[in-house]
Amino acid sequence: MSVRSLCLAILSFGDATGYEIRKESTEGRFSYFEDASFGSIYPALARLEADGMVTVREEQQDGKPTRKVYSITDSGRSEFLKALTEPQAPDTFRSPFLLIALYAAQVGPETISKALERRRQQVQNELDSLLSHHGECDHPGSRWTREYGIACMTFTLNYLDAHGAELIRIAEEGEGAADMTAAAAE
Amino acid sequence: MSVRSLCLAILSFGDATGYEIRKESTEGRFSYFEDASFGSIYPALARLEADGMVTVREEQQDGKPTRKVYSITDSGRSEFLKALTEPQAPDTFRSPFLLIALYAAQVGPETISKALERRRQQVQNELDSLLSHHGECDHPGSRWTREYGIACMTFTLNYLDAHGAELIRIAEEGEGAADMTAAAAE
DNA sequence: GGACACATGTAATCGGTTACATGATTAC
DNA sequence: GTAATCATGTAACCGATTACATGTGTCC
Repeated sequence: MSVRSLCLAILSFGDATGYEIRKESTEGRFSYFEDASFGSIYPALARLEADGMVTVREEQQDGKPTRKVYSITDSGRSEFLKALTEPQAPDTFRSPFLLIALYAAQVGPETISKALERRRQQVQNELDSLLSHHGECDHPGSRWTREYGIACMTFTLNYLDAHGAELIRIAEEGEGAADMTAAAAE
Repeated sequence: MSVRSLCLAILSFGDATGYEIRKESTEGRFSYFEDASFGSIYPALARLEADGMVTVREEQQDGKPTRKVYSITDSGRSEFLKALTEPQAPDTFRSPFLLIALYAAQVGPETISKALERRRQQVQNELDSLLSHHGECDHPGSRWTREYGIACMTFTLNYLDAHGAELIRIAEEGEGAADMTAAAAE
């Protein structure tokens, strides 16, 4: 998904500023889909406005800087819905953790323990974040995706707890005896 | 992970050509980590050779084109191991499917059914691919990551089977009555 | 006094994809 | 005949990140 679609996706839930869109995309519910930085969001929003997909209004605040609040238009809604409907890209999972795990016998038990702990912490954080978001649950789509996320994260956490020790053992046995080329048989 | 590291990762399991590296990265065990195209792999391999991280030999074949087989060097091994050890980036999951699910009430039951089926198929394929790879299982890291993958895919498949109907119901109820702005409460 | 949250925006850079260019062999 | 697999490589392009630029208020 492009940053353009991401902006429309978030704006279709209600008005927002560029700053808020970035927050939603890196922390909120939308972190499943993309995480974008200011450098891509602001230009996307400007183009979206030029294309008539969103409108802007400026809001003065005392103390804080003026904010530009964006609203989605009907054209924006239909562009987004159309984008949703067309050929769905496959889901992807990219795991630096699994990469380290794959080389458990080479990197040693300390690196593995650290990697395992880091991954555990990360999953726990995502789970906590989902668990705390139970305000928006009058919206059925949000409820379903949230429950899906909770189920996956819980499963992962349990799996890591149940099989982490095994991975550490692999790392311990690999120490010194490490000879990868022997296992390289195609 | 960069394409450079991906090449080193694959080559540390044994010699390979650029063509084979791409296959591993889009289909094989390494699809968890990155999927790269020729346009990035060939230049990366050339740089790796210039930097002394890999060596090449040309192999003539009758009928098929000449292939350039790359081997990792000791420098390459240590660069890769160093890259593995340094600050681990968080795992990411990007789901076009969940994005569609989030807007279930807007897109209608047909789109949802299709998206659900497509996702199911995708997970099934990944599972089948993992299940068929049980040749390389004398290597403990591969075995662990493979089993992890199988567990996750199986869980996902079961979850989709158990809760898919619920999502379709949401889409059916959303038809016509769709009013997102009502649910936009921050 | 320093770090952090709020808030917007631009410019340089980079990593990667897509399309192009080439060509033999095998399977349907 | 035509699609797919094997096999390597370049050039144009693009989308996004990083760093920069600027400024206030609040909390520790």
